[in-house]
Order: sequence, then structure tokens, then C-alpha cells
Amino acid sequence: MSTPLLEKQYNPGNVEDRWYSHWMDNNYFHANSESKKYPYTIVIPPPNVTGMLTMGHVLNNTIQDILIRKARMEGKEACWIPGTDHASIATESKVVKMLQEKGIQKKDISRDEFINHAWEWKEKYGGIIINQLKKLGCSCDWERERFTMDEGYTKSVLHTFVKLYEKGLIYRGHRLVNWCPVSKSAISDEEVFHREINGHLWHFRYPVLDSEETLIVATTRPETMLGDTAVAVHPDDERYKDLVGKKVKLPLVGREIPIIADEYVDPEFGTGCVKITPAHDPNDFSMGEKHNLDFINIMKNDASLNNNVPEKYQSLTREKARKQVIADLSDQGLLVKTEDYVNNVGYSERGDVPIEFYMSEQWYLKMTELAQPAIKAVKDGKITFHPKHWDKTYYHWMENIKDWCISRQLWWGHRIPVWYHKDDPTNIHVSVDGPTDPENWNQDSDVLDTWASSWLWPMGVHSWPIEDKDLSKFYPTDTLVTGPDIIFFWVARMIMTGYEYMGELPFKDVYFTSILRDETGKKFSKSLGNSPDPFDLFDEYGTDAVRFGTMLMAPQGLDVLFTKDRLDIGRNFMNKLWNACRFVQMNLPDGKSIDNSLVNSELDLPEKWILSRLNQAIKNYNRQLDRFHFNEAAKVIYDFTWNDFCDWYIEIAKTRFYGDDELLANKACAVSIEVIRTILALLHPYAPFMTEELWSHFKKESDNDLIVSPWPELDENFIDGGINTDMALLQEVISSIRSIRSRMNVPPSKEAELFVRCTSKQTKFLEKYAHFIHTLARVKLMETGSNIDRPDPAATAVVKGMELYLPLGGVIDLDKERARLNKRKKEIEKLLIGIQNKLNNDHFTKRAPQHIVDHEKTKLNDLTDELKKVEDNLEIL
RNA sequence: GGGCGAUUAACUCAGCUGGUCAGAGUGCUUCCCUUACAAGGAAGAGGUCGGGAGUUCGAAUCUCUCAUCGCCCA
Repeated sequence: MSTPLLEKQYNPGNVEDRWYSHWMDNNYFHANSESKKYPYTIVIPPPNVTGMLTMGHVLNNTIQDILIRKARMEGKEACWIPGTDHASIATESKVVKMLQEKGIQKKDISRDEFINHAWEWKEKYGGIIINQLKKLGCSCDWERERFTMDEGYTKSVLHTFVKLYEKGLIYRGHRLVNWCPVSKSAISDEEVFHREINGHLWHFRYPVLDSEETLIVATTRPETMLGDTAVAVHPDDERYKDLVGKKVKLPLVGREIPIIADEYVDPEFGTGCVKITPAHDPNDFSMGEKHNLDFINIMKNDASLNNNVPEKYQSLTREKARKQVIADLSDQGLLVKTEDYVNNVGYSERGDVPIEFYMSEQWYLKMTELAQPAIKAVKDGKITFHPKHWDKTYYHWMENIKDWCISRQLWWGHRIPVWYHKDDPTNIHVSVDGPTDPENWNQDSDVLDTWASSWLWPMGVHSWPIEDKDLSKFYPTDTLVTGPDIIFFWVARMIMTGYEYMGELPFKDVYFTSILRDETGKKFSKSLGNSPDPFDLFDEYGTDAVRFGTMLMAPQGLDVLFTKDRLDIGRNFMNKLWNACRFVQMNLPDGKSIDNSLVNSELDLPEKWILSRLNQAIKNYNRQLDRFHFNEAAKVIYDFTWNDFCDWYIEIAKTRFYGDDELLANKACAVSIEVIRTILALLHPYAPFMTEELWSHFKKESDNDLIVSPWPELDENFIDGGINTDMALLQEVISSIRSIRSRMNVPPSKEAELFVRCTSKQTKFLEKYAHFIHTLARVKLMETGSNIDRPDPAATAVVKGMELYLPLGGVIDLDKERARLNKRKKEIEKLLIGIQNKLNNDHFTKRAPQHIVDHEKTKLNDLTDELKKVEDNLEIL
């Protein structure tokens, strides 16, 4: 342990990259599928291949790293499989934009050319987030890194499609989809979010054919009237009963369309008379099917109007078309009124524009059957969600699951493995490798939804569908750590594929992380620009401090209001531990090694106490980690290190180091090192870099690097309630004296005298530890005993029946002293009333457990005694 | 409209199986550059645990209800 002296401050920049390379060079992250060790596996939620590290990634991946590093230290075959996904829509839109900047339009180049550009883009930016994860310290098995468009993974995806198709679960359907006019693709329900928009409700007059009458319809989307094929009223609505079966002449278009009756119409809404546009509204769509109406699609794929509307409106954007329709109806006197109206508009998550409901041919996957085993797995407790309450959200979605539109009108992604015969397009070929005579076939031009590839992740990262050692060793995985926002997209679907293909769950525990928000409660997002760049934070605070600080502030299952000020806690803690180590290192005896076995020799109270507290900390720490309470585990190690070890034990150890008893000093040294080594090991998963650096100064020669050192073992024998009580008494005595000194403004340099009236047992105790009292409270113990007279004037404190007197002569402020004693008196009286009420209650003494009753009795005695002493002292003043 | 969650000190939050004077960090006040650390040390002020009701010998904790805020779904 003759390492160079630590610097006064911890400098993260100097150590982080060095240790990461060292770990990589030693292959510590790699998991061996031949190993006899019990596996512990995590698959990373694959980030978007062209994405950048966000604070959300920091939170999420730190948790995974904590789990995997702990498992590794516990002697498991720890395997954390990293990778990225191809993020079909996101990547394609980035590539389209990049090409546009170069003056290239997507429509002007071939599919192959576009794909080549996309791969170039992926090669250029794809590695960034991986390197960022390395900077964060993630101990992933990089040899196992996967990308969802790797050759093998692609085979898995296509294989799945073929299997599901053959099973009859995949079908092609012509229906309304959520259409994003920006990416010009269908999107799933989950990719649509709703926004409240202050819009209008327009009332139009439609003339009834062969009649003087008119009907008034109300709509929030006037432009769609160009596609109306009916007007509907409620069958029981007396106002319109006579009109049902007649026709209206659609203004602007001139089409004659029927007036139909349907119970779906709400007579209370608007005029009770609604326009029906089956090709552009889901409700109208089903009504169209029911009443056999015409379906007139009036839009192109960018939501501008097509040739199915009068020439005047063709090619107008939907916004312009709306204005024009309103103006024209108004000119013809058919606009009755315009009301303000708040409606909920669906937006495309990716394009951030209102979606259209658009008729198109898409591939769908039937979900109900797949969902059943997945529901059961959670119900039976085979898969546990943390926090638990997410299971309700999960059940609700799963039990009302709808068919999944899995095709996307994009080029970047897994192309659907379906071929249509050139002579007869109804002749379909479905296979992974395609037809043997490809010249006679056209492949479907769509690609699969990205989630239809990432739902295979826990098995697809291996060789599935080929069984091999990796797959059998590392499937199922143990824990999935992800955000609750993708519970449907990803988590639920992985459980389905797990059961469908492996016949087994994909993971046992799912930990849902907090959602990070800024100080004002807004979600961190790129578009708002309110998310700090993690790398600025790493530079400013050190990566370990960011990791630790983030974990400390992330409560389970709640949102986190993130401010970087809160990382100060992390940085200060790292510095504190660094300096505690530095101090111990400075006090190592020159040239001699410390006999570690001294830890097990006969020890004095402070040493026994710190080892007792240490083992309690190990116990609590393990417990909090086992139940995925990462913030509370962080707090356990923080409190122990700072409050017990630094504030008390090290201060006591100083008296050993500066004293003249070499054996005591050596024992204190051995115990300090033992404690430090244990703290470093426990903290390593949270703060891998600094702990490894410190470990290199404190490890025994025979020790491995910390990352592969054993997890600290809990020894319950060290946990000793009696020791804790004794030490608490000593601490209370010292604190009380400090409090008096501070209250009376006694300068720290001045030593005071202390008289104590107490029992002979307490006398023994105080005399035994007089040295600590002297050093830590800066008083000289003068006299103790049952018949000590109170010096006058003196400040007093009552501690567990002991009366402490500090004769401070002129510095005593009698008013302050009286005020304080009175305050204490009131506190005690209030407590006593509470206790007496309990003890006078027969129900309490009869029904409460004996130890609770006994405890109340003890409290009664102690407080009564203290009250008397406080009162006595008040009287003297 | 349905579901989930939150409400504890000035701020941000812990508080597990109901029981041991309701805790932490930050901020605030006072003192201290004491030879590990001023990114530090010592002491201190500050809370009818959102309101109401109930269960219980006993409720921050369990139940109901109301209020406010947030999220998800339709």
C-alpha cells in the first residue's frame, strides 16, 4: 500500500478514460457462454442508432450498469448486451433532410440509392452513442453489440413475419390508418398523441333535394365536406324524421348524397345532423361500411387534395382548402355560423403535424391471441414490474388490444418479405429468402414498423431462431430497465414474442425509470432544448458524481425535477470520500503494512461501533438494491460514509493516530482500511471510476481490480445493539457539550471544564471515554459522581439521566439558558401527556404488544426524570 | 369520460411490515480558514404530514370522501 499520496482534490478527468481502457484491455466486460457461473443478463433498450446521449440515457444506463456490476462482483456471469436500433422513421427523415440540403429529392433517386445514403449516414453517426455510453462507464459486453439491421437480426425479423403469416395472424387490409403527411407513412396508434386545439365549429347549410328545406350540419373540418357521401341523423330525432331517405345536394361539389338514420348520431351535438366522410374519419368509415356508402378519398399522401374534388380545390393543402371552402360556402350564403370550439386533435409524434385518417392498404397483425400468455405472466407474478402500479396500465392495454398496423411506407428498415407475381398479383409468395425466380415477382415496397423488429431483442441479439450456447445461457434475461413511455411499444410486445417463440418470459423484473423534467416540470426534450448535455455535466462534475447524483435524486416511479445544482451533492460526496481515503493513507505507518487480522482482535467501543454500523449499512444497502430502490441505496452509503465514518469514526481515529499507543493506532488503521475497502466495493456500481482509482491505493497485493472483486459479505455478528446504544450515549454527551459551547459562544480554542452528576456506572463510562470527550468536545472532565454539586454559574444539559455542568463564569447568558430550559420543559411536558394518555388507556395496555407498552413505560420514566432535573436547574438560575 | 400517481420544513424529496420525540440535501442564522476535505467542520431555527371522515389501543403510513396538480388511455 505504499502508493503515492492522493491529491487534495479528486480530479475525474485524469482517471476515467484510463480505467475504462484498462477494463476493456482485461476483457472484464465480456461474458462467457461456456462459463459454469450462474448467468445474470440484461439487454440494453437499444437507442436510436443515430441518436445522441441524453440525460434519460444517463439515468437508464447507469441503473443497468449498477445492476450488472453488482452481479459481476457477486460472482455471476454478468452479461450486458448493448446495441442500437435502426429507428425507421426517425433515421429516414434525417436522411431525407440531409439529401435535401444537398439538393437531392427522395423521389428523384432509386430505392437502392436511397438505402446506400442511409447506410452511409448510419456509418457516419451510428457509433456516436456507443462511444457516449462508454464515457458513461457502461460495462457492456461490446463483443456482443447488435444492430437491428445486422444480417442475422434481419433474418430473425423476417422469420418472425413468415411464421406469423403462416399462422394466419398477419393479414393485409384496406382501411383507415393514422397517416403522417410529413413522413408519408402510416403510423401506429401509439405514435399519435393528442393535443387540445382551440378551433371552430362551422355550421353549414345543405339544401335538401326537391325541396325548399335545408339541413344544417356542424363540422370542425370543413374541407372534408368535399368527400361527404351522406348526411346522418338519429332515427328518433323528430326534427328530421321526415327527411330520412331523401337526398341533399352537396354544395360546391353538386353530388347528390343520401340522408341516413343511425343511432350513432348524438342528437345533442351541434344541430343533431352530421356530415359523413367515410374515407377520412374512423366513425364515418364504419358508418360507410354499415350503410354501404361511397368511400371517396380526397387527399394525396401529403394531405393536399387530389383529383376527386372539383378542379378549383385540387392540389390545395388541407389548410388552404379549408379557407377556400369556408369562403365559398360563405359567398353562397350557406355558412350559418362559426362557433369557438376546443377539440382534441391527433398529432404525429414524428412529424409533429395533425395526422390524417387515410384509406390505404396495410399489413396488420392480430394481437389478441399473442397477448394472452403475456397477460398471464404478469398476473401470475412471473414477471414483476417495479414500481408495481404499472401492471394496471399494462393489463388495460393488453385486454383491449387492437390489431397492429406493422407496415410503413418507408425505405429504411426491414422490407416486408412478401412478393406478388407479376402476371397475377393475387398470387403471393411469403418467405425469408424470397422466390427462386425473383424476375417474375415484385416485392412489397413497404418496410416493417421498427417495433416489429425490436420486439425480438432479447432473443434476436443472440442467434435466434438458431439455438446455440449464447441463447440458452443468456435467455431469459434477468432485468429490463426502461421508460414507462414504451410499456406498450416495446415491453408488452417483447413479453408476447418471448412466449410465442421461446415459450418463456424474456425477463423477470422490469424496472421503469423516472421521467426527467426541468425545474418547471417540463419533460426534457430536444425540441424544447431544455435538456442539459450530459457531457457538459461530466466535465463539470465528473462522471461518477453525475451518476451518483442522478441516482440519488431519482425516486422510484416518480418524475424527477432535474437541476444540475443537485449534482453538487454527488460531487461533494465523491470529494468527501476521496479525502477520507487521503487522510487514512496519510496516517499509515511508514513502510509497514497493516495487519488486517487486527480487525478481528479485541476492539474498543468506536471500532466495534463502526464495524457494526458498516454491517448494518451493507444489509440495508443490499435490501434497497434488491428491491430496486436505487435512490435509497445511494442514501444508505452516503449517510454511512459521511455521518458515521467521516464525522465520527475518523475524528475518533485521529485521537488514536496522534496518541502514543501504537497498537491502538494500528487497530484504528486496520479498521479504517477495512471500512474504506468495503465502502469502495459497495459504491463501485454507482461510481466505478473513482472507486477503482482509490482501490488501486488500498487493495491488497493479492487483490484483483475492484470491478472483479467480490461483493462485500455481510457479517451479522458485527451488528451489536448494545454497542450502538453505548456509542449513541457518547455521541449525545459530546453533542450536548458542543451545543452549550456554541450557545454560549465559547471560542473553539478555549477548553472548558465539565462536571457531571451521574450514577457510578455512568461515571465509569465517562471516565473510560474521557479522552474522546476531551478531544471532540474540547472539555476537560473534572469530576463525576452522584453527589457532585452544581457549580455556579454553569450551563447545563441533561443526557440520559446525567446532569452535565459547564461552569463558564461570566460568559453565561442566563436569559438564553432559561429560555432553552423552558423550551425543553415544554417539549417534555407535551410528550408526557401523550404517553400518560396511552398508558392510562386500558385498551392500549391490554391490546398493544408488550414491548411497545414497556417502551412507553421506559419513556415515561426517563422523561419524568429529565423533567425533574430540568426544573431543578431552572429553579437555581 | 375511464385509469394511474402525487400532495410531508422555504425549496427538492425520503419515510419499508401501522408502534421507538417526523428525516435528508439545499437554502437560512451563528461560529470556525482546528495539520483529510471551505466541494469542509460545529451549533441552530424551521413541520397541526393537502382538507374531512372512518378502521385501530395506536395512522404520515390502511379505508372512504373532497380539493388541487400531473401523466396515460378514449
